[in-house]
Amino acid sequence: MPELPEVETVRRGLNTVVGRRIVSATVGRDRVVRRTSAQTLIDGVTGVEITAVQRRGKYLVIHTTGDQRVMIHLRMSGQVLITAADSAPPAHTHVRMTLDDRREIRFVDPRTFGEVVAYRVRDEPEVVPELIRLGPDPLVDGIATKYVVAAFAGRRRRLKDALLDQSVIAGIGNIYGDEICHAARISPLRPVGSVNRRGVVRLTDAIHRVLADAVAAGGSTLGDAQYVGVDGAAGTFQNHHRVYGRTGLRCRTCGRGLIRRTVVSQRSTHHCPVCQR
DNA sequence: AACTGTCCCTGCAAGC
DNA sequence: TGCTTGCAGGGACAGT
Repeated sequence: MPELPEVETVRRGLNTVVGRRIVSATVGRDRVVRRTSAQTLIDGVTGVEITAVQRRGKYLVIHTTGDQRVMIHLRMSGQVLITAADSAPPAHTHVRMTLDDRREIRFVDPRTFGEVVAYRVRDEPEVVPELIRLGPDPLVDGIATKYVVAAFAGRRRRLKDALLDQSVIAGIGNIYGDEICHAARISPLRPVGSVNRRGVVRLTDAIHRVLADAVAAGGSTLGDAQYVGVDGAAGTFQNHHRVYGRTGLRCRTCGRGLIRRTVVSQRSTHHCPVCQR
């Protein structure tokens, strides 16, 4: 499931299209452009040059020489692929943007939870209001201990909930939320207000370390959702998961606890009851 | 502030 | 074996 490391891997892959011109675009399924329209996307990108690809949390934003930007969110099963323009598109290819070098950017998404939205820069607050509400990005901005201490003070919500809140920290999803809690040796079920300063220091360290390691590994590719980079390559960080998807197995860190699965905010949550408190 | 519920959709697993 | 049904899965957001 694409979270910060997977989206960052895609962003880096998209660097090879910076400087290229989009010569044509097609939309096969209107659902993925639900906020605007297929025609808005086509008109917005046809003929423009890609000048930069940014990432904020799990959001990708393509900047162009035109007055439009393109926001892409992969949600659960979205993929962005760069292929030869004349290769056969896989099933569930919903958007194709053909470049001036015979390559093509494709948005593929079996479940169509993901979306691709073109919008004028000045319309950003109306069309993609979530972007403004995002908290700091661990890779781009870094997460300061002081900020987290303030965000947690006096709050009762569970740590896992807070980590999944994109307005607190941008980019953490279910997998990395669990892995970060484990690396910080704090239970995801702990109320955030009960985490002391030393715990917050471990947590901010864990956020940076886990996400950086996952980016270095090209993200996590799980069985069903089939996350891959723009070249179709799978990530390898799933091989280093210490708790996610390891229900009932022995903790790889302490060697004593059995990984427990609970549900927090209707999300499966994994932790070691022995080394996470 | 802190929750719960809903929606989006497909593929797979379980059940008949 | 082949069909039908149920539901997991992540994130945003509306509602309480």
